[in-house]
Amino acid sequence: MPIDRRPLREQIREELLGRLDRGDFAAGTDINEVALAAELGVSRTPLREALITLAGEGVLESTQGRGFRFAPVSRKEFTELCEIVAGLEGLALDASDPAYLREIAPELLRMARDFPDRIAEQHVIERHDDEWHDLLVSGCRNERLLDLITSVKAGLRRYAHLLAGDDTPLEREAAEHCRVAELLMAGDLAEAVQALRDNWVNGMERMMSRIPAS
Amino acid sequence: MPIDRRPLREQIREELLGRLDRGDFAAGTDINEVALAAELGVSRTPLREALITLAGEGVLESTQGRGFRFAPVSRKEFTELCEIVAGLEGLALDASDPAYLREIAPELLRMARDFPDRIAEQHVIERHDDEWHDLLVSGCRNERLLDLITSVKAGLRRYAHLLAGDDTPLEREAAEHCRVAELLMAGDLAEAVQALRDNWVNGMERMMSRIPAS
DNA sequence: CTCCTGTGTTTTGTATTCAGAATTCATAGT
DNA sequence: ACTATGAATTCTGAATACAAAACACAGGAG
Repeated sequence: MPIDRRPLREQIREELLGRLDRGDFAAGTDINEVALAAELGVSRTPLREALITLAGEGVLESTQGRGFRFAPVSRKEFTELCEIVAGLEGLALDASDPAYLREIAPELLRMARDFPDRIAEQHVIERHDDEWHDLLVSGCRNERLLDLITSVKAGLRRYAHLLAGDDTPLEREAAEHCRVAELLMAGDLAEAVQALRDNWVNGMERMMSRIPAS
Repeated sequence: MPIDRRPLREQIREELLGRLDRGDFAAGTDINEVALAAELGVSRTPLREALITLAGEGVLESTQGRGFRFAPVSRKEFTELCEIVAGLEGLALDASDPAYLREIAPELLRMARDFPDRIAEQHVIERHDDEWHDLLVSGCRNERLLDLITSVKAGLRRYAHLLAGDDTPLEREAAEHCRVAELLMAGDLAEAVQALRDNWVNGMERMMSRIPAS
């Protein structure tokens, strides 16, 4: 197999995003570059490069002379991000081949029905949810749009761990996914896009109470 | 006045984007970091930081060991970017206060009618067009969305100079802007969004012939 | 006691250096 | 003549070094 030869900055970026998923970092706290670099076993240079990319994705903020910090979470920002992703995924569906959508619809339906039990680990549920959405937009021929969706979703990762230990109404989420899949199977793209948007809005509202008021 | 104290990487980024507007760089060519750093009078470190952000915005590409190069232009990518911006600006309008939109509509109309003469310099026209779109979405309360639009539009700058010395049918562009403004004044948001999207699609097609076939 | 100021420390922003990968060019072998 | 091999060169990726800005704290003036 070809060995992993990605630039260090990318590996660092992923490591940081992973830690963010696990809630290792408190939002709003400053980053000490030397300390973090030492902890990761790299020098400041590729670390800073990773931090700059993450800042570009909105995961971090930076101020002149004061370095980087994890962007504080807020209901406003969460709402904004969800609106954006909902819109982008809608666009992605619009830019997809209808025939392909009908083709994958059964699989989407199956996945939605097999939604992991509420007993499952939080990250299992998230993984499953991600896979569903990834499959949903996989037919989009606008590659830049797909990249953009990935990038914006990175900004949402900061909110993922806030769900930990929750028994959110998963049935509802599953039901909404089913509805999207069924509409796609029926070939009603416009309605499917609408249902998808509803799914995001509902998920957003379910989450909202867990975000500390800014 | 408070003097400009932005990080060097941002200034470099803007300088590079400016040069891109002027068509100083041939698309697809590799960047020599030492040469470019020397030319800009900075060291490689902040230059690389700027290059990394630009790569994140899709303006540049990078490959391990081979550094950065200006992403080649292609009709496919141009189409994709236009679709995305059109969608995003539509979202921005949806997320705007209808009252505010009605309020700025007259100004939008005035600007559209005062569209610079075809004699005007290319960059004057572009500036004017940018201002019109900026005002259009200025009422959007989703700040992240506005940032995202700016970022995606940066990727479109690589295509701007291809228009140079063209007498594209500006009247048509102006007429489309007028139509959007009029619909906003009438309070018909849905139709305005549609007209805006048409504007992007038309502008895209006008441009298409000037992009070399990949 | 409070606020200002100045000094020392920490941390970032930028420059420079070092190591290794990619490219080029020349040469030897088929 | 063409290909393959290898050394020399160029350039990137990463580490280190340096300069300056921000921060913290102590001491003194009001």
